Amino acid sequence: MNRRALDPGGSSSDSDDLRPSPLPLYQQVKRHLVQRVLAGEWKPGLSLPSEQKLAQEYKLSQGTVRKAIEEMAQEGLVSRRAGRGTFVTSHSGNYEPFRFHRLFDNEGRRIATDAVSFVRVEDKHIHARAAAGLELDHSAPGTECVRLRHLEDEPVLVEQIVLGARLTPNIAPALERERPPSIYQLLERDYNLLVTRVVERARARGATHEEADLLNIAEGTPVLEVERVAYSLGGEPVEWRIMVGETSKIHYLQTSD
Amino acid sequence: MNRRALDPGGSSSDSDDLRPSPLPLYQQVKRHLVQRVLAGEWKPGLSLPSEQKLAQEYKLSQGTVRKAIEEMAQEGLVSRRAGRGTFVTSHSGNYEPFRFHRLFDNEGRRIATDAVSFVRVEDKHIHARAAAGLELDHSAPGTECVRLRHLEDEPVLVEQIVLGARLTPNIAPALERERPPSIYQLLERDYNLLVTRVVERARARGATHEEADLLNIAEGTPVLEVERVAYSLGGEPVEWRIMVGETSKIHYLQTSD
DNA sequence: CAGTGGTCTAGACCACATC
DNA sequence: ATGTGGTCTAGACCACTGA
Repeated sequence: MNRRALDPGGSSSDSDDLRPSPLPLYQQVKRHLVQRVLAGEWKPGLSLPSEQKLAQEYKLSQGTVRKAIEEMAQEGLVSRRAGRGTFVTSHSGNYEPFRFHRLFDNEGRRIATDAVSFVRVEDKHIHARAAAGLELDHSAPGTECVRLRHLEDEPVLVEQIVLGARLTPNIAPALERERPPSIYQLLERDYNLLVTRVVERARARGATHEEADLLNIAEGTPVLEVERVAYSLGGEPVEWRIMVGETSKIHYLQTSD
Repeated sequence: MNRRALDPGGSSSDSDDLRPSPLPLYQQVKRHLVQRVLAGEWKPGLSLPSEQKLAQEYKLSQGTVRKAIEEMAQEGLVSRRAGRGTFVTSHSGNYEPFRFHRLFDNEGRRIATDAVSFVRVEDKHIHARAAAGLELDHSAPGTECVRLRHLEDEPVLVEQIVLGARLTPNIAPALERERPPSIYQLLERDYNLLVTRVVERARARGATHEEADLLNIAEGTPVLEVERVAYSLGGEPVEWRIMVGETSKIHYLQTSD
């Protein structure tokens, strides 16, 4: 194991592998490739070098590089197609743009494709709950966005989205101007942040006055509240959001594996 | 004793490949191994033959068998430990007994370990909603069980569990007698049914009179309702359940990948 | 100690996509 | 025709487990 062309050279300092079990080569390759994707060396939607090329570059066998890329593909970071190549996952492309949306109507359609209307976008201090999710100091600067999703012209879901200014500075104008149905496309295009993992917590409670007003229901009506933290490829929390809806027409769907 | 129960057609013998792309060998091996596990050839908690043995048996290379087993492990069907072997996943053993429970208290503990009290167990016709989930005819025979989970001596979750009599005949006595915290252990031990996949739908609504009574809350209080269908290794729906709880102390947690 | 899974290599042939 | 990923082989060495 002397090849060791692997060294990010940047932030990390793992040139002293004296641990009894150093990270397997394919894991080192994977970590290195992830960093290169993160750094923007290969843009979303475009292809990585072939296994052969990478194997030559790292001076490893093709099988080792293959295993690294296979894990990346399994995590949804890249997608592979025989005869074509390996492509960086893109929310902008047609590759599963709304894969994190688990709210469906009763006919099994995703609540994401229909009309979305923006209620407000404003820069403000992050409230305590979002700050906790984003692992930020209380009242750090950020942007808050409230919007509404519809189903057959009826409002069914209120979303409050909070983004920290550190990772996504000055995002409000783009949100106001473009009102994109997928925030994650924007994060990818403008900030090179690829959301690869989300954690969601669901609760039931009564609708607040504002929610009742927006959803056209009575205050106190039982609603489902889904709180989400979205993490970037690097593992940093980049977005906090809360989704609230009355569940006679929609539900939250989860399938194991 | 089976040599080449699979059918790849060899390298140069009569290659009557009708299909343009026959299933890869490792997929055939996987399917065959899954069947053998299903048939009870290796009991849950005990080990499969080693990769070497299986490779010899199937007359394939170790790498091919390895790939089959790796996929089985990824699906949670077996678990592998270096130096020990490959073991059939067991709910009875200590291998992730409550891995499908996604309800947690606010300190991150699973709502499954504390006391469970049974309200009633009875054989009866399956109600329409459960029948739909279990893919059974309306009012097919079955067993219904209502129980209560506690958190620090307070009731926090009502569960109604419905099982069809076709797959799990005469299960009521065992439920009454043992009142097991994990139904899936019982299904595995007494019916050779291994639950490997669940689909859950969450909604918010007001508590019914009975639920309010059991949970010690007011009727109409917003509660989270999680409806679950559990599928066996063979893909058949074996259990329908609904879990209802007030969510000031608990929540539903979901992590992508 | 012998046996297990985990890693790694260096080849081979294939189906497929693109030019 | 060329290059891609997908499959498959037949070895090798390692760390870990258990007797």
